[in-house]
Amino acid sequence: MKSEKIPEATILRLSVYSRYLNQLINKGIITVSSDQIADGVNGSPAQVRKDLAYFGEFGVRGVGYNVKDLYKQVTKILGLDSTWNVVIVGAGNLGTALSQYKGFVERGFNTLAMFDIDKGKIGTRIGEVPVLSLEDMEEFIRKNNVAIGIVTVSARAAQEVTDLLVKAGIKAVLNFAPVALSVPQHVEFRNVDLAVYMDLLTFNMVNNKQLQD
Amino acid sequence: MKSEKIPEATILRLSVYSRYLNQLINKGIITVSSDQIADGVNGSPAQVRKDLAYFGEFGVRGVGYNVKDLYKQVTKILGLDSTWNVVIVGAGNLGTALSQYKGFVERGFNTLAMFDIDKGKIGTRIGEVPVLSLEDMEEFIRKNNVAIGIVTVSARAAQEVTDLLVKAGIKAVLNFAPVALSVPQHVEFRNVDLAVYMDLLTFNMVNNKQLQD
DNA sequence: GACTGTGAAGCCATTCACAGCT
DNA sequence: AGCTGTGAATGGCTTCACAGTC
Repeated sequence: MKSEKIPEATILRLSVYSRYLNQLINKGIITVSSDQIADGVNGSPAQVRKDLAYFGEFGVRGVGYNVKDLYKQVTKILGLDSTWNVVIVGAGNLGTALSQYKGFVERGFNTLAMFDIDKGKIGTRIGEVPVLSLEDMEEFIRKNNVAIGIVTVSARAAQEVTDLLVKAGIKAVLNFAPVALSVPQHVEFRNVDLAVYMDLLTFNMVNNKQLQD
Repeated sequence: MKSEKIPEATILRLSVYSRYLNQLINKGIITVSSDQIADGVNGSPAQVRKDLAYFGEFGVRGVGYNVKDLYKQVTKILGLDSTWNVVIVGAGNLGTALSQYKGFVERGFNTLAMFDIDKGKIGTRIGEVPVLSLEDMEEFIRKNNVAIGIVTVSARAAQEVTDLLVKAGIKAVLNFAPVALSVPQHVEFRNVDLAVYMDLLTFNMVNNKQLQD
């Protein structure tokens, strides 16, 4: 193990590996090779080994990796050995979908509340998750030790609610609104832009590259 | 303009530029520089210029880019000068959210139908979009010239419905199920994995790098 | 003077290929 | 013999810096 700089792409792949390893655990598989992992995630064996080697020597030469051990290690690396409190800002369709998304709960993300300004929604529940007034968000975040805010409001409102999250002391923001936002550097921040992937598909269809691999 | 290989990252950024340029049009702004675009999308000016230069000389030295012209060019590059028919497989929360997502319609993506196996949902409408039986999907796709399929079913069912899409002659698939899928090479394919970004945030929070930029 | 377009340089990530361990 | 861990080589993307144009 070396203490080099770790590519962001490596972290994204570790997340995928961890999900795949979880599947293997459920199937009762004990040992796995980098070849098998690569097959399971559409990656390459060398990359799997390199990604893991940034963090330690988890495998046994000639044998492979112990599935359960590796899963534990990878989830720990990703910070998923503890749970995280989450709020969702915006109780629209996307916010609603995310509040019910199984994949989040399974990985230790607890969505404690959603916030909106629509009086018709405030006071209701979506599944288990209460919809509260945006006015109460700051206090709620402080009191409940919320680390992550997910922004699903319109592009217009996104910077404003993000500023509120930051003011409340949030540690990380995941933004689904299609705008560039600014946050102070101590706050972790990512955009997820759904339209971007659609555009990539259309570009590739139009530029119908006749490549084979 | 050169006929080099174009980085995928460039295409993803072009999508973001196009959205930003659209905002500028709405504000009535006529001319824009690479510096301004970079500011608006959290990018660098050199990168903006390089990205655009893959496709032509759209700017005027000493002046900048004409906003409307550039917008037209970029949307054309991305294949967004025509509309695209889309179906969504899986009428759960995420499928529902995507079917109502404004960002898709604005960019010329017409969601014609959703497909599910839940008898309680089949025959209903979500907004304008009818929910139909998965059994009728293949015929529907052929008859309506559907190019893009969005998969929002469970990980278990994802490969099966993707095979159906492929059999029906779909040209591109956007998969939200957290599994690696296989499709023939002539079909454009991307995964969008929501949990991955959450994991990236937690990794960065835990490994609280004290970098400044 | 301002701002684009672009070759060259620099940087980062992936792949290769093999030594090392079981 | 099988499979990991890793330095070295490769490939690709981004940034630099400046010539070219208005």
